[in-house]
Amino acid sequence: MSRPALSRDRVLRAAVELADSGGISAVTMRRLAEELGAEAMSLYHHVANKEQVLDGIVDVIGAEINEAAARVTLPSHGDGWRKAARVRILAAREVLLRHPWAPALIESRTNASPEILLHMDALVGIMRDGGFSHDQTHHALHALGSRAVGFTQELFTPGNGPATGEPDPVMAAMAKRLPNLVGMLSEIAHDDPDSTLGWCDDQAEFEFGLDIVLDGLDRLR
Amino acid sequence: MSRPALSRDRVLRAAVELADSGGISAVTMRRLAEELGAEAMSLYHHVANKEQVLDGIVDVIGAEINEAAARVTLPSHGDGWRKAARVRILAAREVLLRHPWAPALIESRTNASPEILLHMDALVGIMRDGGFSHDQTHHALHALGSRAVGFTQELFTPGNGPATGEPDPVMAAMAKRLPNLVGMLSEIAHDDPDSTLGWCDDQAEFEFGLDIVLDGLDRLR
DNA sequence: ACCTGAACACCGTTCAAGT
DNA sequence: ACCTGAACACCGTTCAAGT
Repeated sequence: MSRPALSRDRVLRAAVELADSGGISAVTMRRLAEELGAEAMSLYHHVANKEQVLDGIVDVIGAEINEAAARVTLPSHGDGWRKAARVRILAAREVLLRHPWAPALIESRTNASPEILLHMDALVGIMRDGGFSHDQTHHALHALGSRAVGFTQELFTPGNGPATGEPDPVMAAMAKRLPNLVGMLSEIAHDDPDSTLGWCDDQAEFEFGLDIVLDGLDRLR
Repeated sequence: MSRPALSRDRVLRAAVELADSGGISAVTMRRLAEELGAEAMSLYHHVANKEQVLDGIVDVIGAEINEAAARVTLPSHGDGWRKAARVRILAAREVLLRHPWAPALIESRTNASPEILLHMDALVGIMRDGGFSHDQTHHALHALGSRAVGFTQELFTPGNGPATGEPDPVMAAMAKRLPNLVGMLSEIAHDDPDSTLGWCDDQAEFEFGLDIVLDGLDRLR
């Protein structure tokens, strides 16, 4: 009957599962405890507070990223840097696609996650191997921004969100005042009526943006 | 004695002020009401719920962006597109620098803000004037991502956060396992010991990353 | 040492009642 | 029509008490 003892690790793993199934807002101390067959107050013996749970979740995801990246490591010397950086970043992205709540959480945290720092360190190593100076590498990290971790926050690029087939209601109401946007969207929908809402392929778009930045950086090398 | 009547507009303006002075977490229905000399429940006569308050705040910021951009509009035909897009985006950025909580909020909203859509529409107009196809413009918006609205979420690029002069404690503890990152940071600190923590100039970095993307796009035109 | 129940100080929101 | 007080169903967290 007695469930396995609580531990920081079990708490964090349960928190990730909870977020996966109910979004980040489902992660409350009370529900987390319930999931673990304990009382909310028991969690505080393994975790200082909720902030630390959220930091811990990010680190769990970071570890998943580093594991995934380790399986696709490529030689990074000279020209190889570009491909090596690209596959590492795309490996991170695949992890995030399994945890769609993670990008927003990662960005909202102000504490550094050790695992994500390891990911960044690996990326810096790749760029150094490629021949970038420390200064160029520093600029490069800023230019990549969150893309270095495999995502771009999509704002509400119109057409985003659940692919209901319905046009965004806010956009529809404003169509008259958004001639350029509406023109663009209607043409794209026309060109490719079968893709999601006829307009967005996130993976292709991510890679397009990533390649623009990587190419720009390669040119500076 | 009787304060001016409540209104959706006054509620939203007070919410922005509250966020400016105490961060987004200071925006609660109860405190918002207090700020307005009313009871929390009175707000619900002017706003459906808190979600709508948050959407409204984003729209207020969006309106500020469009006002700022209107003051720096440039001709956008042909080669002019690049400069026109650049100044509009940097105008947006200046607004966001006055509301440091806004980027995270903008990214977290799933509803489109009419004012931000107007900003995007203007940007699409500029790119169309510059000679981009609808398809290219669509790709360009994705490549720009949040940069189109004047910000890049900075993750915890180490060295971020309050410029205490102290190195990040998490990084310090892991120095041995982060040889590349530590090497990069120490050299940058050495090169330019007087800037913030000797390492980050957000504005310069933003413009560097923006120019990389704009150049990449210009090359496709 | 680990876990717990009751309690506290907050939330957003509903509802019935006031003017 | 606009505003309100009391109440409800949640939060995170403290504290004293149990084993």
